[in-house]
Amino acid sequence: MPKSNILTTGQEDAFEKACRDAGLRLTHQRLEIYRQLATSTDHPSAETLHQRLRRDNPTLSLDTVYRTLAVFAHHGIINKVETVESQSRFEAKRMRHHHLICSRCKEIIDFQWHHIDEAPLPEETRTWGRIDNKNVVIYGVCNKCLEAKKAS
Amino acid sequence: MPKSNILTTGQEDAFEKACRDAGLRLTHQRLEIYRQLATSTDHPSAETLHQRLRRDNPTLSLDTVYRTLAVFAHHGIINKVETVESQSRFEAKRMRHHHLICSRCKEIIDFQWHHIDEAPLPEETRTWGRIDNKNVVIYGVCNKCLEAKKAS
DNA sequence: GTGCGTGCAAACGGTTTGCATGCTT
DNA sequence: AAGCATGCAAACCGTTTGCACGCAC
Repeated sequence: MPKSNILTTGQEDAFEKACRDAGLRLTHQRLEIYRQLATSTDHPSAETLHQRLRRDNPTLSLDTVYRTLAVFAHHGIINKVETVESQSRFEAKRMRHHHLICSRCKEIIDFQWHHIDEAPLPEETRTWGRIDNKNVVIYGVCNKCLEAKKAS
Repeated sequence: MPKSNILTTGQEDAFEKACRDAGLRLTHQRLEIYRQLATSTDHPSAETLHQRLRRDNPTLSLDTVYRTLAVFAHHGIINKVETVESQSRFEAKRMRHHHLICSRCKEIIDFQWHHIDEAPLPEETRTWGRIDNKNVVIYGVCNKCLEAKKAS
């Protein structure tokens, strides 16, 4: 888990290109928000993101975070994550992956499952329409929370 | 797709037993809400459910629907569905299945994928904690919406 | 009769929006 | 210079909660 929110030059260039292609102005706020999200592994909510960003960008407002995330998601630069909770959670686009979600602490972590990525979809889904993406969501309780529960 | 919201005796008995086991009183409202949800194939939101129920139960309040759905979900009688939208969607517990969601009309439909149900989970998920359930969520645009878009 | 469940209305919390100003292009 | 992006504050909307009454047990 990287502590610093520093992107490689390649990632940064790719982001700038994505903005240009989408006709988005490259503002300081957008870059910071993207950086923070791209270096977060925990799929933060808008509010969490805002709190983290505030440390270095004290004037950044929460609604800019919301607006920016909506714009990024609309242009496919980031993803909103499927969840059962009321707060939306976000992630920067990255390698194909799936999610493990802890019902207790709400932590979301990624995992790979190539077997599923390559498995042919069942017939009934293929006649349904256009498929954009396919994700496995696993709910459960993580080890940390199982321990915590045992203790209490 | 059943048009009437009539449960078989077996389903109704199972529901009553589930309530008794959970220590829930069997009220008219709860039965109606469960019936409506169990005979809906479209994973309605609380509000949609309320509108449908109002036709036959004009005094039923929206907050009772919310409270009832929360209680049912808490006791595992129904499920909240993983979604990217802000409104929660619900379904009665039924056979193992997965979801196709149309990003345009928000319709959610079930599909079976035994191949995934039986596939062993990747190692990293097995060491993560306790797994309660595993769902595939597919996003895309359904045929009806593709047609509608073409027309416009 | 006891106390859980309901209806009502008001509060809540996450998210969105209108407007004036600022900054990218 | 032109107009998209931001910050602020107020509105919004789905959901939750406090309270008094009613109904299942």
